[in-house]
Amino acid sequence: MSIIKNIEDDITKTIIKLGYEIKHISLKPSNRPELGDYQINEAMLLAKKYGKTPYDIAYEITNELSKDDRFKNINIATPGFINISLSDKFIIKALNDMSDIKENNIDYPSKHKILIDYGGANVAKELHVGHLRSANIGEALKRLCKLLKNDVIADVHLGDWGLPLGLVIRQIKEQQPDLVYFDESYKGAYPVKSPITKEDLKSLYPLASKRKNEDENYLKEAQEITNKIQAGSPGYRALWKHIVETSKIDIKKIYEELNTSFDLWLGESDADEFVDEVVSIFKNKNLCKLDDGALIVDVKENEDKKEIPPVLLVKSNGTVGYQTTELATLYNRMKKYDLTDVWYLTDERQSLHFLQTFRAAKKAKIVPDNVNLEHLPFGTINSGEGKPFKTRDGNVMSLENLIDIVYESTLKKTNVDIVGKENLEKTARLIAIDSIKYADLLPYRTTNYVFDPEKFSDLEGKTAPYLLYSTIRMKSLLNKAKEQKINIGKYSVITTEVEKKIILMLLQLPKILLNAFNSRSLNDISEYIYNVTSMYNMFYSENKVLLCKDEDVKESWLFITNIVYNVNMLLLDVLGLFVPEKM
RNA sequence: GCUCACGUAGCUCAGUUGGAUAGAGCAUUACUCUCCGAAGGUAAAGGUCAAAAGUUCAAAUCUUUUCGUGAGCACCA
Repeated sequence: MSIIKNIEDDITKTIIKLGYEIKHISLKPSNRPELGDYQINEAMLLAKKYGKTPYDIAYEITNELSKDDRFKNINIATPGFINISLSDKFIIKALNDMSDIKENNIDYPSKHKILIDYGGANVAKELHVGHLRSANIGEALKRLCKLLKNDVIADVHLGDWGLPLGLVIRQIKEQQPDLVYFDESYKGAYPVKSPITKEDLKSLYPLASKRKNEDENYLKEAQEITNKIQAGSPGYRALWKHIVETSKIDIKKIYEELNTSFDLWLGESDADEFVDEVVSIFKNKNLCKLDDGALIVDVKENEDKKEIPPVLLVKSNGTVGYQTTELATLYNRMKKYDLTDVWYLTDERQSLHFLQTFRAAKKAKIVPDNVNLEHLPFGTINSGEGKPFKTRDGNVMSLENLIDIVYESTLKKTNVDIVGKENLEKTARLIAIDSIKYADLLPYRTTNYVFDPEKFSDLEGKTAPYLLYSTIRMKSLLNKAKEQKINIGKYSVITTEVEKKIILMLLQLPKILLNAFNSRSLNDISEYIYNVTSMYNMFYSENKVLLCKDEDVKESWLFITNIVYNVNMLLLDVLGLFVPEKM
């Protein structure tokens, strides 16, 4: 158990002993630091229930707490705020205990087995800035879950089965109508080599997307092609496979660059084999009906305030759409893995879709009632005018493009004398990616934020370069100490106020992590690393560690540096940021 | 039209299980390398928390109304 939780538990017990019913008190860092390290607000909540004044209850509590030598400077402020500080002796012990972060400074939630569905790349389209959030948040959540000792499976769930593929192939047909894939009478084997390159793919979808809006027939043909792919028409299927494979290579490369990895590289197409089974489950349980030629599942509930449209299980032309694919995917997942949770990261525009499919899945018992299906929507990345970047207008900045822009400004700033000529570009690239990722993780998950390449290129202030630079500097300091054979055995003395502030902040770590886990948002962690780092930087600039004459103080300073360094490394890894050796 | 989300400093965002004097970064203006890495540090200035009413010891946070912005509303995904 963490140090902070241990104290809270003890205080809670003390209050219960006094005869008050209370679940768990929370030590909140005081927003009036001159009055104490922490504030306890529970006295005011208890007052009404027990018909006493808040002050009287606070008095009783403080009276007990003052017997505990871990605390000092206990006082009450009207109407019943309890202010409390930790004794120096305790703080010193706490920091020493933090050497074992995972044992003494992290609290673990009950164990889950979670499948996280993120990434959301579509093989027909180039990855664009809108794909950033899913990858970044999903990847960081995965890492956080692992740190908190959960089992996690990450699935990229590629979009490889819908109309976009049909559109791309329709466009190929336009440009290369003589390809053997389009010859329905052809019986031989299809070429092994793909007729399309990844460069072709970049232009195909935007062109097709434009055409589809102008030409109704074109769209119709694309839909027919989509149906043929799904029905298994050999030529289209072969071409489809080429596209998927070509695109996958490219997508994998970008995800790798983004430090994002998946356990499963399944796509919507992999659910196809379960579609019939799923449809018959609904049929057998009498959960669907024909409507306008389509097979639909009614998922309305009495408490609904709004009209919830039915799930479209089979379209009137006999094919299935993404809701059915989603259900089939879920069906397979539940069969294969013993999951407690399935989390979906998509932007908030899809929330109705997930509400519908989750209801349908539970209704048909494809998913047991006790399994937690969660849609974790994230805000859209907007342009300055407040409009989301559309994926279909073909006119969006690609992810590669964005990385390049940020890379250019990072490269200018990277000092060749420090990183060495051979590492210059590689380091700048890492920092650029980190900058983008950190800027993306900083706002709350559901916040729509304004996309501005300039913002991602900022290298000062609350940015990844700041965190990386500071962390690397800590490492450098620790290395110098090692070279001088200085032992950093223990923390024995608090010499400055900043140190105390840093330690109090470090004590908050378990709360930050649990909070992030519960809210499924990384902004708390992102903010926390910045706060710890900037507090440490203040310490760093005020105290010349290695020049300190007092050996105990020097050792203590190195000790605190080491802990902050370790915490930073741990959290930067959770966020999925690379830390270069030098920068 | 119906439903949902949002509106906090010039800009971009935190803070929303109700707590004391609403925070940060950028931009602006000063200062700070004879000393462990200045991509660093210090400070100033910047606010009727969209508006109004209500709930209570206490409201940016909860409720209602108004205004503004965005999103969703089955055969696209």
